[in-house]
Amino acid sequence: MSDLVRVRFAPSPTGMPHVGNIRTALFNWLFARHHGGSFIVRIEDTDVTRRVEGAVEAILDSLRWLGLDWDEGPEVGGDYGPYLQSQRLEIYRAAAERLVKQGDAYLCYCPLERLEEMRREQVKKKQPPGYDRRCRALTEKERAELEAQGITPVVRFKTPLEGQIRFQDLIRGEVVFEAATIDDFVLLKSDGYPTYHLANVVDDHLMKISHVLRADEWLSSTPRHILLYKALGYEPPEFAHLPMILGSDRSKLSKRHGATSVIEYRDKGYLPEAVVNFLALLGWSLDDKTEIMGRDELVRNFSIERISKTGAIFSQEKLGWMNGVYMRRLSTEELVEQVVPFLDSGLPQTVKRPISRDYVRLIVPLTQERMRILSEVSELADFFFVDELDYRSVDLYLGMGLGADEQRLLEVKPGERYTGPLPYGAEKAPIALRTALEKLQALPSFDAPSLESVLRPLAAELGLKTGELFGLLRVAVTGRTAAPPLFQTMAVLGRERCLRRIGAALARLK
RNA sequence: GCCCCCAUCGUCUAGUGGUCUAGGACGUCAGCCUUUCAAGCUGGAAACAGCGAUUCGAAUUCGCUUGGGGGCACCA
Repeated sequence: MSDLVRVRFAPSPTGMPHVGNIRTALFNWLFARHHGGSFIVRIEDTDVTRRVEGAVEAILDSLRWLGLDWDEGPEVGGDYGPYLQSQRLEIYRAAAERLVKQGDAYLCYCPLERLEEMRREQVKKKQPPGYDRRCRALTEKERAELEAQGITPVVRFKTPLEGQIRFQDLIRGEVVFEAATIDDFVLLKSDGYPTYHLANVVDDHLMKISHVLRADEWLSSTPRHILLYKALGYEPPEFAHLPMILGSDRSKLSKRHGATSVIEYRDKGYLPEAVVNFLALLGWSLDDKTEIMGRDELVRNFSIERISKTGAIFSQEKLGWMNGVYMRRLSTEELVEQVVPFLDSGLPQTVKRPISRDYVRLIVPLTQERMRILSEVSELADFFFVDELDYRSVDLYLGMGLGADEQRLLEVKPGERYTGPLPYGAEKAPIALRTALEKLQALPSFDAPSLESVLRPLAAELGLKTGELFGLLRVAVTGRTAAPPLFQTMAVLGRERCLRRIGAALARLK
């Protein structure tokens, strides 16, 4: 079947690309690539009112970012174009006309107000909402009268009044619908644009789409499509309805659940490989243990048979973990490349630009295993760049192991001086800093092993635990109680800056 | 209200009648490592929605119930 596989991703440009849509794109792409088939992108821009400026670009950017290349579609063209539905209106008009001529569709003159009113009534009476088919059997005379009123009609499909519509879904098996539960849906709107149903069926046929992999929310409109294929004399493609991606409350993933656009994930510093891997595992799995898989591995192993039926909650937590895994796998050079733009945008304005790549190259190994996403780098490493450290003086004692209870008692604001009771051994802090200062001044070479060789013995000399001394110095030198390993950090900062900072810490304690 | 879909740890999932006292991963808890934080390692808690039926035997098959989701536009 390999050369027959033609699948498509058909987004509508009504906003930023949703992760659910992109997951659909990914599955289609994986399926196409696995079978050596074609992956086609078609823009379904048939709703003029919902059109959003820049949405098409954002969608294509997302695909490119994730490495989902398309064989036919915008920018690359293809034999079945154009790939923007707004440029194919004549095709849909002709199809609708043909259906009317055949007696499978009819013109409907009902005004919007009537339809709305009718729907309200139906809902009130707990009836299933749907068009009441008033215009289905209009006489020539009635039609002429309505036409004379200058009403632009829509074209509606003449849904069979009885019988069943059944089809085989590749994921769900046989699905059956009663024709009677489907109303006469609109094919062509009064503005001349087709509805999704018409355009989708016509294009999937014309573009020789072999498999339609789309989200579960389309399952209930599939019988309409089957009906249309039949009426138009087309062979329907295979259908596979993908489980949906849900928010934490199990409803359709939306804005209120957090970031829903792939662009946001890119901008927050997720790696495309991680996002692809994570998305692939939302509704698909290889086996009982394999989780980390690159694009090639996914392509090699992907199959519809292993797609699950259940909706999957989008877990921010797990994505974060996975991103960390991919982040730790990068080489220093690769990570430097990725991280520089985030430092550039995330570091305070006072830090002079451009950011030195050579300097970043020294820092990256110290932060690599502490990052989950790229944008965290600025917060994690700002003390490597900033001149003045901003921290609470009490943190110096916290570094020495001041207990949590005592901490709560103190509650010292930034800049304020701590005057409360000192933890055991804390009176040694100024002495420790002063001694360290002297030793470091005299140190011949300011590298990590040398630093360790003088500071570790110093703790014993002062009667402090190593953790207490190192913690104190850590806060003095980085301004925080949690930071990368002390000696390496100091080596990167350099002697001059370390001495200055320890001096500043000393001043705080006086 | 009607139609359709779904149902294994909190989450993503493995499991296609016996190898399941249900496996892995995230998260969580404990311990180890350790100069802090991470990372890493080890271990723990944690699930077959319920009820019937089929069968020697059911997480796996069938039915019902319950629960959840989706759809019901001149939106896609």
